[in-house]
Amino acid sequence: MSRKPADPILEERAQQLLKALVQRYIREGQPTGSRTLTRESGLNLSPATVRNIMADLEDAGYLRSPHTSAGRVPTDRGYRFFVDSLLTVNPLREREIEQLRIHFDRGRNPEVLIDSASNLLSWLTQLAGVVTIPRRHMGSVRQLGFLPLSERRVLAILVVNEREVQNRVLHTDRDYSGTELEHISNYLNAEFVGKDIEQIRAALLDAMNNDRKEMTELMSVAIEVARRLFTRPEDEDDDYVMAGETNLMTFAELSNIEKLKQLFEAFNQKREIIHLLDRCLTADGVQIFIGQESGYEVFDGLSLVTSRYQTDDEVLGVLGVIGPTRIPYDRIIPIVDVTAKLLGHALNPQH
Amino acid sequence: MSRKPADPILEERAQQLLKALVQRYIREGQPTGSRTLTRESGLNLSPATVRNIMADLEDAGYLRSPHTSAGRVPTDRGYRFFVDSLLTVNPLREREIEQLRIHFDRGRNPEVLIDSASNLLSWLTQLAGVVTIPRRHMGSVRQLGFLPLSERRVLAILVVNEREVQNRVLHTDRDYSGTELEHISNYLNAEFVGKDIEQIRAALLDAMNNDRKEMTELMSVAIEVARRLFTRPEDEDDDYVMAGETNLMTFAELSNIEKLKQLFEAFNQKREIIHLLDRCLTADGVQIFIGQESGYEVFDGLSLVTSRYQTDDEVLGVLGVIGPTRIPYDRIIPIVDVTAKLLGHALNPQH
DNA sequence: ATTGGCACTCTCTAAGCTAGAGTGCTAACG
DNA sequence: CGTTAGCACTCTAGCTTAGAGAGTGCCAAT
Repeated sequence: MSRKPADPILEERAQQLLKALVQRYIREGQPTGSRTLTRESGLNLSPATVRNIMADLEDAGYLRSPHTSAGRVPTDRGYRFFVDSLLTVNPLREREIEQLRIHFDRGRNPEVLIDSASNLLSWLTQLAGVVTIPRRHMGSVRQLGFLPLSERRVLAILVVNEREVQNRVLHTDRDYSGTELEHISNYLNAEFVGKDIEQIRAALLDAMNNDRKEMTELMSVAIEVARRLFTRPEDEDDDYVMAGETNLMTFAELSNIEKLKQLFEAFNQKREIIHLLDRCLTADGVQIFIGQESGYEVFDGLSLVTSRYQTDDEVLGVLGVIGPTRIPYDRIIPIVDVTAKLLGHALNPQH
Repeated sequence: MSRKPADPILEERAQQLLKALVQRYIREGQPTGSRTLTRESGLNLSPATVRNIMADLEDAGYLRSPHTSAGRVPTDRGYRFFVDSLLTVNPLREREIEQLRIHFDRGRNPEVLIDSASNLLSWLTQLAGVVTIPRRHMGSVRQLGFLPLSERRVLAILVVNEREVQNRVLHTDRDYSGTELEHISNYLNAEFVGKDIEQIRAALLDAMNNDRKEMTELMSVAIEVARRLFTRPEDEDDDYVMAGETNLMTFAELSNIEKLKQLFEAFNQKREIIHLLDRCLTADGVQIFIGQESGYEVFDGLSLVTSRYQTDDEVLGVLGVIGPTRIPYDRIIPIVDVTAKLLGHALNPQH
């Protein structure tokens, strides 16, 4: 077996050492030297040999030394390899899952459930928990209603899935009387109640492209109103709920106040975080961003462990946990996984 | 003029020195010694004399020395005296107020205005801005509506003051059909639209105490529903909007991470902050809490400058600024004052 | 009452030193 | 030829020392 220093495929021994080092660093938070690692790894090697291998791992970018005589710590790449190839997660026991399930009473409305999930994540992990607020594409419309507010402003009320109520103020091009609105609402209710939002969008598109000859005045007005109601306004950005941000303050990695400030400003700004979370929507299962992998500078030294949550029919959003790169992934991953499943299940529309 | 060391009434000279010291400390953030103060105060005294007076001020609790040879800094009490008796505020010029007014377009809805106010406060002062969300006692009801959601759950919609829409899910003791709800809503609309919430509450109380003989079944059901709609649910706590918390991170006073964490947790918890802000509802004009005066430990080293904001008819809430005790009160006070007035004005119901 | 003088106290900074930890290299070993 | 012991070297963290600077409190003189 010839050794190839720059080869991405690591020797068995090197992997074992990397694993031991990452595990120890996650536990202790301090650089590890060759002597300690020899003891820790279980391998029957001398410190000198371990030193050679560690030097190789450093060359390959998996480790680095804070300074000459401080032992070594994992790089982002080191964590990545650890997470991808060396990590064994213990799934939660049924009993523990049962404990969590208590917090997701299907009767509650979505906002409360999402809050719960976020708090739960932060509480279980002692890190920052984050849950995106779902923007539904599906969901069955139960009722539509309109109330005139003042000249040219109409309040539209949309009830989806029994528990979700959406208000939107529509600015109209002309006044609509109460009876007129009632007609419109009757028409739209007759047409759309019981259908999915997605279906409705399609139907609307269809109606608008169709020959308008066969429409009554009422219909075409109603369809125009509905179109505006079902178009997500551009300024309404996605949003998320976060809990336990302050947990991050205790980590030595963030003792730098300036860095901490930037992070919290990013949390408030929401833009970058949303964008990052959105990227997790595409893939199933637990996803992990380590350090600068995400491309955002504020995430230097931080990891994000996420999972989508979804009903039987539809992907709703993303939830996860933000903490320093030095977190016990084996414990965090199943927590995020299970929380996502429980939340998704609790948000399933009821029969 | 005999000197009485423990007398709360300070000599003219002592006051002048205290003023100079506080001003300098607010500007520089560093303890001031007798020599510097002699120069700064404009008084024609020797450092030795100033030292004597400073010792008196320390005995009286207005100043303290961080350590033997570090000069002196104001205590909370020192700030208090400064703010109450020594401070001269320069009201904003009309031009500056005009600049601020731009941010309070009366057309916008309350949430947006409150957000603006909070951001504006934080931006102008480079501190944390906070605005409580008004819970109206008054406000004219424009429309009531009901939608059945599922068995025993009814969505009530209440439109107040053109722009404010409140949803509430009422859990009822039995099912109500759509027509039944329509009747109830018709009755309540006829009865209440155009009236103040306060008036309605009174009317409801009256109706319930009255002899029920003369009521139809419909009326008494409607009144019961209305009662529940107009009773603020207990779990719905007061709330506030905060902006620029992260500004506080830059202050040396909060370089202690543990303290910072506690503060941010208090912000998230909201309970203590709300309670403190509520206390400001009682008095008119700008109010100031300095350091531990508020009674909350997290406010050690911090000041709160607040003012109520109100429409012509009604006190709506409180807004203000949180920062270290060492803030330029002369600048902050008029900013808070004017912002409160502008916000109150913008929230006035439109004829 | 005010002031100059003075001894004293305390902090802050820099410099120097040591112990400890860990490395990389080399030469010897099996 | 991979592995290992030995060793010189490097770097940090913590401790001590020393001096400068700032400011005080007190006392005696004005």
